[in-house]
Amino acid sequence: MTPDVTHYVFRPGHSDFTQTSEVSRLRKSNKEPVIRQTHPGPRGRMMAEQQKLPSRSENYPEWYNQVVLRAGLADYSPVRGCMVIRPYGYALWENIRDALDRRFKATGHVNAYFPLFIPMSFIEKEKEHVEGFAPELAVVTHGGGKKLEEPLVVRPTSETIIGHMYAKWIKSYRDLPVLINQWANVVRWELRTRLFLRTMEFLWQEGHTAHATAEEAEEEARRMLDVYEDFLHNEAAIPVVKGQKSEIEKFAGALRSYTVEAMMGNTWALQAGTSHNLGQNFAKAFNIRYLDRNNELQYVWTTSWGMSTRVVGAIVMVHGDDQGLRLPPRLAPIQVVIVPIWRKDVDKTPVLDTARQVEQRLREAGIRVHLDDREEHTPGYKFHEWELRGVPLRVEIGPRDVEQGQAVLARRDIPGREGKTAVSQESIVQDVRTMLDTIQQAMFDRAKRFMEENTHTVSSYEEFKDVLSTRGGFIRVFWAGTDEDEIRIKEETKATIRCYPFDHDGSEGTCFYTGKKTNRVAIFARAY
RNA sequence: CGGGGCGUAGCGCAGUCCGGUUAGCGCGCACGGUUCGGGUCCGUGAGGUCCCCGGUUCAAAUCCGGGCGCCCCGACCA
Repeated sequence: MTPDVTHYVFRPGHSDFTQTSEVSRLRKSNKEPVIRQTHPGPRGRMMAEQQKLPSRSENYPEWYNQVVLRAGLADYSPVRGCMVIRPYGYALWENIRDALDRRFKATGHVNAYFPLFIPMSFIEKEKEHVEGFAPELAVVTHGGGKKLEEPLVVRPTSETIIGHMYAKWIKSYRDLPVLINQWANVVRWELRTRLFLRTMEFLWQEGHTAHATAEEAEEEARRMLDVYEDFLHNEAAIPVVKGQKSEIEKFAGALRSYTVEAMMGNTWALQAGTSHNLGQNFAKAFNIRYLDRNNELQYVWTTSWGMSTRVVGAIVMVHGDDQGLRLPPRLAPIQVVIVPIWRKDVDKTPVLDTARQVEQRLREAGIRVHLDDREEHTPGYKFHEWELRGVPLRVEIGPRDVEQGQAVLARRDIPGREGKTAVSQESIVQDVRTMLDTIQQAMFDRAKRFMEENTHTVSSYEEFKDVLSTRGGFIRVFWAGTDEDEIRIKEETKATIRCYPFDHDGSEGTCFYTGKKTNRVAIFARAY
């Protein structure tokens, strides 16, 4: 629990947790049954029902939308396909950003910033690149009230403009390697959007490096993939399958693309991060050359790698349950919420005093804590609200606890009574710290088990289709098919090759589709 | 761009077929009280260009014509 991560301050009364227009908009359009009061009854129950999330099993996409909106992570913008990242969601992103940034710095990278606008002609310089991105470009044709001589594209990614600058900066082998990262927004004109997972504008980091040799570039691409894996495992508690993208799925303009694939709660795959060995494609397109030790001109070898706000969606879908969001302690904007409980007025002061003391001690210990001392809501209400928002640990302090010098810890990852333990106020700082670590680990273990349980092997296409439609998940198979085979499978089953996993031991088997002998293994899945 | 649906208070809806008091209900919001160990309860109150434009009519949320916007499903994708 590093103290330099963002602490989100929740302010009651601020409209940060009001019902958003989009919650209902989605309800409406999805024909969610709307619970209406048809008879006079206890309002508490009505409220409970009205505010209940759709369960994941009954409607996964709707569950996802509601969690994102109601947990206060994001809201829709007036522009179709865009979203507003709200303070709670942004605090989560800041923690993600910082955890990644630390790792980039530790591996020798520096940050810089390149412009949003890119000359149209730049995009056109690399053949595959332009083919890949042309359909999703936002193009600026007018500025200052006049038509531009050359249209500017809003960056969908920055290989081209960075390539242009690298050509200018790199002259000698002494200038290499160049290891630059940038934190930026990018725009891709998407037809179908989903909060965090696919919006027209999103935030990310894009690393761009240039090297003297092919080996070094390859090493860099693989190193950064390891960084992503490390981040996802240790910060986000998300297990992944590391591997190489197929020819069909690789980045437009790359020699090879690598990926970390995570399994969402509905067993679909999601690419959580990618790293590309760009070979000399961009070096040649932008003429990035240097003089080597022998005074000979050489093209550099470049890489690029990125992780985006999409990981927020991954966190929601990997860890969330029917009560809402569940955040891994290391990234949670609020790690601990204290809910004070009192019955009689005489209890209020001692309870609140104790709660404030505990709050202060936790904060001083570097734990991101929030005391929910709002008087307009009951403890039960607060329990539900903080569970929806995914706070990993709740501390309950009531009159009985004050009397006995204790507090009750309630784990978000274990619902109900089983997740509750009473601890002494004396040892609470250490107990909370230990508990947060335990939760972090438990969340990872749970997600890992889920991914393993939902990874299947098949030996025929019939079986493949059967498993995909009945059980879903990752399907791990020997694969000797062609690009055309891959496309056909996608058309027929919607499953794509997520990657050729690195963990395959190289043994030989029979391709489930072509029947040929091969030592290549592929993981197929439905993907976001 | 094809198929389906929707536009009435911040949100969810009723009312529209069959034109007619002051356009209603729930949630949320504000205020007061009450409650608080798993979504308290009671009272009071604020809040509306009924998507827009035009037409019919003594009278339009409601009927007619035109427009706009949004959502869902399908074709591209971090």
